[in-house]
Amino acid sequence: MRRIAESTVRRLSLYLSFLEEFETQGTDTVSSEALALRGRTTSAQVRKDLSHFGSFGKRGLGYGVPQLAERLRSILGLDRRYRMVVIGAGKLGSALVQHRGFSERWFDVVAIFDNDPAKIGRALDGITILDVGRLEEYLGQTPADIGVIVTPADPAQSVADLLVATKVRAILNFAPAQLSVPHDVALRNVNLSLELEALAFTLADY
Amino acid sequence: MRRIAESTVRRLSLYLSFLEEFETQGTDTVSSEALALRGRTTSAQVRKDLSHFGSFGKRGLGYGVPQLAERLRSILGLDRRYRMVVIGAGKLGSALVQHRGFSERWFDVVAIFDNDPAKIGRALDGITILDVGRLEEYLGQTPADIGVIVTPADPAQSVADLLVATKVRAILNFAPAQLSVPHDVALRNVNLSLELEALAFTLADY
DNA sequence: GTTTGTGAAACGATTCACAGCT
DNA sequence: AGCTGTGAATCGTTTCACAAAC
Repeated sequence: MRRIAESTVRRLSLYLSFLEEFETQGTDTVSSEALALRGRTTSAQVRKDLSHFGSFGKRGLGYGVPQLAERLRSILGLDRRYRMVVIGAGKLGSALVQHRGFSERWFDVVAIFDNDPAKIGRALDGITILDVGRLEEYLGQTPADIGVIVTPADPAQSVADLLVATKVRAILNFAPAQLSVPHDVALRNVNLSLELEALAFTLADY
Repeated sequence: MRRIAESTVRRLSLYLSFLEEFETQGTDTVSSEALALRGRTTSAQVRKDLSHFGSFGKRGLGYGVPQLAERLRSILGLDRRYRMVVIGAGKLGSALVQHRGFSERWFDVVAIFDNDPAKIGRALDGITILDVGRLEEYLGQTPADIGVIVTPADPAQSVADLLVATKVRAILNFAPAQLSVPHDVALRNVNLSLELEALAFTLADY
């Protein structure tokens, strides 16, 4: 199907979370206007976002809450579970593994790797930390869908190469490095310094 | 000055980090093409980004590395230090405080707050965790520039309100909540579930 | 009467291409 | 000759506005 904008996908995820709120409140129908209000956007935006995937509403009435939620889960690929490996068991890596909302719902952390002998063999959230030297061997036997890189910048590219070689198809990168991956591997970067610098820019208001 | 796109600011931050690399390598001049190559963009993009703020290059030659770095620091507001308060001393909050690249360079964590009596009074990276009930009092006496919200979703809005009331002008929100803040307060959201769901979408390739 | 779904219009960002300096 | 700075062209996203469905 035709390419869907990044921004659209983010909004769809938000709509799903709003629908799940509405669902627990027992609301059974929402209008695009109601969803828009909840997400600080416009009803036209909501309708356009959904229209890329089909017609899920009833004119004059709105959308069935559980039905639309189900559709969005299907669209977002959240009708299955994903196997994640985390590389880097430092402070941030450990926090992510233990963070609810990360290793829950549709995403399972199946393995954690580090290169620090002091960490290898310890457990994090019930998962034993393995030697990163065994990453290739491990993923060769039990493939994963998503790799999460939480190493320093320096080894990040070689970790990414390793992940790509072992058929990981999506990478979430927390290392402050510009990773190079094949075009068929999805890559998302979370760069904390960049977020702060963007805030500094608006504070400075050049 | 006229509004600068989000994406432009992000690239400027990246250019700065590349320039600092070039600087340590002793390179004294770069072309827009060289910067573009390093950042996986185009030379026209680099020049357009910079052109919003002035003309910093020499035709036929390129840009002076230290000079352009200095300009970018000034543009991004990185010619001063920023005082940050972190609200939430859970796993993620603690990891952020101790994360290099977060509390370094131009950003200082000056205080950490939590509502858990077991955490209050303990120190994190040399900073004593304070009772969030004293946040208003604290910020009234010693204002901060940036508030970092690392609480669960539920209390996030009331924490944001408190920060806004005490003249914090920028908020970095890690809680999975749609915060409402006045238009003159800068808000950036980092939502880990959303990042994973965006990856799931590309894996599913609806 | 209400609200969806969608072409058309408006807006914004990126890329092109070249005149103007060095 | 080489590279910047920038108007013009292109491309993509958001908003508008209304016909169609209920």
